[in-house]
Amino acid sequence: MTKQQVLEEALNLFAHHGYENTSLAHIAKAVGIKKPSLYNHFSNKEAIFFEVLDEVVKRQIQFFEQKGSELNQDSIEDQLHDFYDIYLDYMTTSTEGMFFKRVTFFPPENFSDEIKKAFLRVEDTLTNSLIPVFEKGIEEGKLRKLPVPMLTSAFYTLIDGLFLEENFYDTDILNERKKASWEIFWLGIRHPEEA
Amino acid sequence: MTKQQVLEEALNLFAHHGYENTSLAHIAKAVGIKKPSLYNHFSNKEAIFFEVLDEVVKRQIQFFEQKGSELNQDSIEDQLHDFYDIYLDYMTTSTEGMFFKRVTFFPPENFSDEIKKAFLRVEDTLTNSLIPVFEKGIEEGKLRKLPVPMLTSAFYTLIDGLFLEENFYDTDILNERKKASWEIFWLGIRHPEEA
DNA sequence: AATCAACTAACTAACGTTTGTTAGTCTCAT
DNA sequence: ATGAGACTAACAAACGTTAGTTAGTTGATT
Repeated sequence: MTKQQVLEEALNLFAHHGYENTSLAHIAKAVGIKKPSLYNHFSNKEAIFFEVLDEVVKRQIQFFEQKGSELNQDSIEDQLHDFYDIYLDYMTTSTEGMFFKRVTFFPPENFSDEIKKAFLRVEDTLTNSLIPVFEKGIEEGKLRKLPVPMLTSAFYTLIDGLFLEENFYDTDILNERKKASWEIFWLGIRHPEEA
Repeated sequence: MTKQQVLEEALNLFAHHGYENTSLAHIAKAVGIKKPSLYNHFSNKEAIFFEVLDEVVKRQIQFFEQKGSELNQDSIEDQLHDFYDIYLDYMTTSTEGMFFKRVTFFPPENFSDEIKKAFLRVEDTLTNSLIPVFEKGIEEGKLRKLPVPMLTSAFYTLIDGLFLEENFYDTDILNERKKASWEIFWLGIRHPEEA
C-alpha cells in the first residue's frame, strides 16, 4: 500500500519538478513517512524512477489503445480531429503526460536510453491506432493519396509542436494555435476534389 | 576577459545539462579557475544565468534579423522553406539554440517569468520577418487567402514540433519528419489553382 | 493457548559528498 | 600603493545512502 503511494507521489513530483529536482525528502514528505523508510520499498532513487516510468508507459498505452478503439464511425476529419484533441488534452493536462514530457525532453543524464525505449513504445501504440484511419481515408477518397508514413509523421509533428507550446502560451493563444495548425493540416491532407 | 569566458562556458554547460545540473564547480573548471573566483565577476549563480540569457537573446535576435533580411527574391515556397531550414538548423545545432530549448521547456523554477519574456521577445523578431513573406505570397496569389496570424501560428507549431522531435530521433527519421511536415504544410497553404 | 522466530515497515542518527557562498590572503599590474 | 583578480580555507545546507533499532504482525512449534 505504502509502495503504491510512493509511486503516485513520486510520479507527481517528477512530473512537476523533474527527476533531479525531486529529492527523496520531498517524496517521503508527500507520502507522510521519513526519508529512510523509502528504502524499505525501493533499493534506491533510480529504482523509484524506473517503476514510475514503467507505470506511466502502461497507463499511456492503455489509454491510447482504448481511445483508439473508441473512435466511432464519424467522418475521417472528425476521427482525426478527435484524436488530435484527446491526445493533446491527455498530454497537457494529465500528470502522466507531464511526466512524459519532462523525462523525454530532458532525460535524467544516464538513463536516457531506457527513456527513449519507453517513448518509442508508446508512440508505436499510437501509430497503430492512427494508420487504419489514414488508410481508410485514402481508400474512400477523402484524403490525398499521400504515403501513410508521411501522414503520421506530419500528424505527430503537429501534436509535438502544440505539446511544446503548451509551455509558454496561455489557453487563448494555445487554442488559436491548435485551430490554425489543424485547419492548415486538414487543407494539406484532404482530397482537393472533396470540398 | 575572464568574465566573457565564464559566460561562454556557462552557456555551454547550461545548454547541455540545464541550469540545476550545472554547478559553479563545473563552470569554474571549464574556465580554468577556482570556484570562488567566479564571485569576483558575478554576485551569484543566478546573475550568471541572467547574463547568459541576455546574451543569447541578443544573439538570436541578431541572427534572425540578419537571416530575414537576407531572404532573396526566390519563389515564396523557397523563401519559406529556407526560413524553415535555417531556423531549425540554428535551433538544433547551435549552443544558443540548445540553451534556449532547455530553459524555455523547463525553466529553472523561480525565474520562469523572465524566461518567458525572453522567449516572446525572440519570437517577435521572427514574426516580423515572417509576416511580409506571407503577405506577399497572398497578394501574388501564390498562397490561399488565409489570415496571416493563422499562417504564422501554424508555421511556428511546425517548427516547434520538429524542434522537440530533434530530442528523440536520429537524423534520418528527423529529416523524414521535416520533409513530411513541410510537404503537407505547403499543400495546406499554397493556392490550389497554382500547381 | 502460549511462546518464539521471522518478517515488514516504520524510525533516529549519522555517513560522506556536493551544493552555493563568504572571508581573508596573496600577487601582479597600473 | 591601490585595486583587480586570482587563490585557500571554511561555511551551512541539502543530497542520497547506510546502519542499527523498534514496534506490530504472521506462522509454526510446543
